[in-house]
Amino acid sequence: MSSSPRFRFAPSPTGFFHVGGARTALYNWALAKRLGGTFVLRIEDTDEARNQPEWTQGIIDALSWIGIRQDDPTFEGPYFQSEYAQAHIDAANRLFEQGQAYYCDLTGEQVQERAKINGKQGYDGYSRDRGLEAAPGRVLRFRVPEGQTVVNDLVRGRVEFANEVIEDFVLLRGNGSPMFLLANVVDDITMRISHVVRAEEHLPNTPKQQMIWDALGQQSPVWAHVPVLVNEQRKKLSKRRDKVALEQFRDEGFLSEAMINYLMTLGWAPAGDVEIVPWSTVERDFRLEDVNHSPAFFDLKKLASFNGEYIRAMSVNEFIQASQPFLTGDNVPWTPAQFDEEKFRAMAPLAQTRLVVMSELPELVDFLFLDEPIIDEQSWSKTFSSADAVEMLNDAIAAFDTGLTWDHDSLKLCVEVAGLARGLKLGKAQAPIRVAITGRTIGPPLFEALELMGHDQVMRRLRAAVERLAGA
RNA sequence: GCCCCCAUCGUCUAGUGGCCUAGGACACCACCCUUUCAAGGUGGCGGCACGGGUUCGAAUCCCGUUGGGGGUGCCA
Repeated sequence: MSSSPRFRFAPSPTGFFHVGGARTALYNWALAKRLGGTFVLRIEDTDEARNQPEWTQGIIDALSWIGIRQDDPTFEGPYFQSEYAQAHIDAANRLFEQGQAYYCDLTGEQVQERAKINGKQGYDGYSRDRGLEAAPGRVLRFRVPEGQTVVNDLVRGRVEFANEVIEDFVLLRGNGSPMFLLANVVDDITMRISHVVRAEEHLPNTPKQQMIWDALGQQSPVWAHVPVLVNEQRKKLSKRRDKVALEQFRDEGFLSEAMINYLMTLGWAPAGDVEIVPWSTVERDFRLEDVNHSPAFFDLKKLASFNGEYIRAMSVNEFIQASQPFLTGDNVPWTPAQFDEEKFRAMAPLAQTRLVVMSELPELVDFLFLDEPIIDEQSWSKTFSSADAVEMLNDAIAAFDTGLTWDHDSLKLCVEVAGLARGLKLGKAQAPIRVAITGRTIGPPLFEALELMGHDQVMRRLRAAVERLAGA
């Protein structure tokens, strides 16, 4: 009886992995790990019209990205709901034979009409005692008993539902296929699930499912309904309006550790005053009893902040490693031949503190690899609107060509002196050089970049800028 | 409409009757540092929805109000 707990995550494959689903999965995973239990993945693929086989791989990949790995002994599955259809139907037949379910030949429209006449919402139990047998077009409905159903929920406590407000819900469709409510319970029984941890939107389903567990002679599992994630309008996160695809966050350069950590702090907080904590802490301390009861806003800004923290927390080598996927491909303005690994490694620590997401990396370092910098017109016109700025370029060309030691300190001193001669502080004096070299007003530290690029390339760019100015 | 859930700074939260003059984080603002931008440092802004109880004492317990959310399918 007191065997190890079995949790489950039961997504339906609908195209991409929702961040809300990710959090639910993480909650289940943390618990399964800490309690020495099992995390069962069940793909609820019964809505055939909407399902695609490749989505399943997407779910497995997404789970793996957030640390829920198939090769971990805690992981079990995936199971496919569609393969258990017979068990669902057997269970339905059993309920029918036990008198706990009955067939009804009313169409959806007819049900609505009757509801209108009755002045009451929902199905009115019309066929309860008509003794109908199974036939095409007839749905099987659960016979909701009198009384009340009490759901004991680990996060919400005791929740009571009066059975009279629960209609005799459908178990089997007119075509004989099982509905979610039934299939879900039967699978949980089959897979010996002991803990159902899912989003709050399922709470109203729970009394119905608990009645099915009871009717099937099973002891219902431990329920836990965690609050939903909402957008700034405080509505449930929706695929249509909101950015919710885990894959998209991954591709934009959010670190999985940051995402995992952030997701865990939505509705729960680690002990003490720090919220950036390693997974080991989460696994050790996470408890459903401590989960908040209110919906949580999925705040992109805070996620970004977590991501920045995680990026900066990496060693330089780890950062270089993590950079690799963002240094090649279509999103990068340079060709593979132009890329210079050595220069990148030298620039990496300077780039590291300047990133919120990894995908911002190319624009920070592209000038190092391209023949010509990508000129941002606004930066250019703003910077070179003053005569001083133009002259600074000539000053720099002259000064850099005097055979000075080509390191960042000397270069800095050199520009400082030239600026002083024009009454410009270093901040002002370096601006035109920066734009001429990098094409932008903002970027990594300039003199370090100049040192890296070397005398010849720097001179070329400065002269090109002067020419461009003359032409304009 | 009906059912259910919820209610601490703008946001995420700590807080389980006295430690609360309510703590932290994000965001925002100011200052410092500074080679632009970041990062970092220091400081600031800002909250217990409201009304009744219970209690010597309430953010914490009870009731109501208001406000949010979820559900109400032959979707999952």
